[in-house]
Amino acid sequence: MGRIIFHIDVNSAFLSWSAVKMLREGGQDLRLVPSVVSGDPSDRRSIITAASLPAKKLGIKTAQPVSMALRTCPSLVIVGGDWGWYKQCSAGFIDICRSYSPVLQQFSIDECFIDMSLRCKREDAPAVATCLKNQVRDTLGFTVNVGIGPNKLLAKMASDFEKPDKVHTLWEDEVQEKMWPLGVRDLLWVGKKTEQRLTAYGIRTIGDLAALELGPLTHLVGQKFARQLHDNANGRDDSPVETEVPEAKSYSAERTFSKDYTDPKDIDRALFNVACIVAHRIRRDHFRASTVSMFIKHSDFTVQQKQTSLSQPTDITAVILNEARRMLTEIWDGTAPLRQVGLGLSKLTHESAEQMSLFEDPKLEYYREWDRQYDEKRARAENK
DNA sequence: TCTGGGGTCCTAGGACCC
DNA sequence: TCTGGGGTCCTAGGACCC
Repeated sequence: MGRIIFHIDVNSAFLSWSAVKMLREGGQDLRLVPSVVSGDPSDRRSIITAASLPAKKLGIKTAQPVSMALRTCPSLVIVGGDWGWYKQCSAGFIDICRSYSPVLQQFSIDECFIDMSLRCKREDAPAVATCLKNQVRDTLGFTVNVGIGPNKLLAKMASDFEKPDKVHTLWEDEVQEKMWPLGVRDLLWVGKKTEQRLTAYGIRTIGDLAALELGPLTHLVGQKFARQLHDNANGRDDSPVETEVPEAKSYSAERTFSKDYTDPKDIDRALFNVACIVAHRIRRDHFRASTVSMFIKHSDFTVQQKQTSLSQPTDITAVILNEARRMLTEIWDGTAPLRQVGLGLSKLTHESAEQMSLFEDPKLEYYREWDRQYDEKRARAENK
């Protein structure tokens, strides 16, 4: 029995959601003018998170620097992101999707898969999908694309066809006509590097990839990835719609400076800030980490990383910061200009699974108290 | 034009154990 | 004295996603 999978994708999610909010507050509809959402509109180094269709028509793309987009369109409307609102919009969207099928996998804040195999017949699927898409639009005020296919891969590829506010199918017998002519970059998991490798070998379309023998492909991208690409290019994917929300495996925070820093005092201040942020987050989620990773990005975008394993899992800012500072001296000469610093925590355990140490460093209690006060302050600020 | 922030997974080499 | 093969863990780096 073939499956019926829907992939539902919010069109220009952050931009649409900001537009809905602005409309409600009596403002203009951002979707009708060249407009973008960016992290921090005042920061020259921020990039575009989402763009309206009129902006896209001018050649403005997601992930482009704001400064570049402004040169393309000086009258571009730029708004900052609003995470709290986006989460509300996302929850409303997911709720509607779930009402069509409880077998739902949230893929990101603005995308999900639902397994409709037990809910409709193949020939009814487009009508059901149209109903879902209209319900989201009419109750929440933003549009989605729905892709329908026999598996997650094809459903996702289908939702990426013509936008916005559209339903598309991509069944096995449509793969040759609808997917094979597409450039290889359009295939899920084929990024810039893989595209370069494939085109250097003369593989330009997904059809080229599908026709390729596994042997030469293994040579290009490695065995595991070759198997997956080959299957996907042929429309094969048997991964299930996972309803369980996987537990986090790592937390990280990073900070890009408004201009490259060389002063160790500036770097250390930034490191302190990211340590506070990331440690706060694992405490909030009741984890402790056994591995601390430190990364720096140089002016030329090269990245250096160093990680260390702790003898005891921790959630204490001071302990994490201390490790980070030590690792920084090992990878940074103290003079090279840096673009970014970041900190990661992994090898997580639940704080309840913690082994109590009888002979704990008395300083740790002081550090914990400091963290408690920090967490309280943050909670107060967030509830305002 | 000059490139954010937050994640996941894979690979490859070295250490260490049996 | 010199040698195998496999398994696991750790670290650094790189690719991809949204």
